[in-house]
Amino acid sequence: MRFPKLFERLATLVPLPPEEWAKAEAVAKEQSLAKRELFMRPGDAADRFAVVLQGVFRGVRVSPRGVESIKAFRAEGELIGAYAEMLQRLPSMTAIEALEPSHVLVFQTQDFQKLERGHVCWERLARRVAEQHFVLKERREQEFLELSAEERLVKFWEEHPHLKGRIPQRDVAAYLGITEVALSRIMSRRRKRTE
Amino acid sequence: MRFPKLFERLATLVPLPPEEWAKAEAVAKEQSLAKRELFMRPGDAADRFAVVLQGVFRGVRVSPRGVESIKAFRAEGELIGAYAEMLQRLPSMTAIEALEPSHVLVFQTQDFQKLERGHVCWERLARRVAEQHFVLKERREQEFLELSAEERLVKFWEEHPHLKGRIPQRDVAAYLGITEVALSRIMSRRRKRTE
DNA sequence: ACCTGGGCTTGACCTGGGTTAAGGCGGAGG
DNA sequence: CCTCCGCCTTAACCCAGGTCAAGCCCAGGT
Repeated sequence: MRFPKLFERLATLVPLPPEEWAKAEAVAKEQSLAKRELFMRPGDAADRFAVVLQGVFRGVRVSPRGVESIKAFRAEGELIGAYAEMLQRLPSMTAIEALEPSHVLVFQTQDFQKLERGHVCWERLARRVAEQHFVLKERREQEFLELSAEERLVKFWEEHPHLKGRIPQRDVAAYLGITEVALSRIMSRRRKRTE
Repeated sequence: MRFPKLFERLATLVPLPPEEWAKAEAVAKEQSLAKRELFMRPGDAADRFAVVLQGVFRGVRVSPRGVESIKAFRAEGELIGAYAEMLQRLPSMTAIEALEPSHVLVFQTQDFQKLERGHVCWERLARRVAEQHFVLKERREQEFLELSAEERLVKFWEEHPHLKGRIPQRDVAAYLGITEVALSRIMSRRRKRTE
């Protein structure tokens, strides 16, 4: 077993026999990415995903008008991939970019489907993953509906303290749905208020 | 089989043996709701959900400050329930209210879990449901990130033409994340522009 | 026919964030 | 050492949307 920690983490979600995990490790490939390197680019087939072993990624979507917005940051132990597009069998509309030199464990969805056919535990895991992603997205929706940009900022750092210092400010802005200028103003406002 | 249409719809998502569906129908209860009646209120245990047979519902969340925002509208064939809270085993934080005299088919999550233990098809269905909900929420997130209120409005009516005339305008505003005043202004702006 | 209330509109005023453009600052490379 | 670049900040101006308040329209009830 090459990744016992990862196995443990997944086994807390769903009963996962070690021999099934061994099969998964057999089809997974490790990949290293330099800072700024893309794990996936828009237009790519959404036919693979990965677990982050080391590093931070951002999922970026560029709107027709050319505005970058950020769907999510992903760090150690989290999944990267164009999940929504994969489910809809569409080509990826997002770029997934390493913000640091990173290291990931890649799965082809095809291989994963083979695992699913072999044992229900994989389907159960996939369900758990879908449910967790849903809960996160709904939380974010709620934030857009009832919080101001400043409140969203505060909440962001409360919920992602491990990203402190690892992501540029402009990306935080693009995650919050505002410009870097607005974010800078919000921060100076807060500095003044509490100085 | 009391609800053959519903069975057909679900069977397109996942292979669903008719005898399993019969078991589901056996535990389901029909319920009628008057206009404005609540299917679920904040604080209720999130231990049941329903399929809408007739009518329209809104999922409302009231923020600590007392601002109502609307998470979703649900019409015929769709599910109602405090899904995120159910997954997290939390009490419901949303009210689900009938906007018309409505008719639903109610399941207790407990009963549904029993079905799941009896046949994998129910787990597969639950996975599909989670995935679809995720895709919808992600789409909405994207809209908040890259569209103006006016563009969100246009998109809303494109995607929900069947709700035309069935939901009050203030609720559309609360869904878009703006006030009814702002929505009214947007509409008059559009009227002028295209008159 | 008259009230009444709910839902929508409109106006006046304010604020937050977008846009554009001009610095500031620190680190990497010459 | 200086320069360049990437990243952040600040300022000036504009506009969308929030807030508060008044008014309109119309359906239902008496």
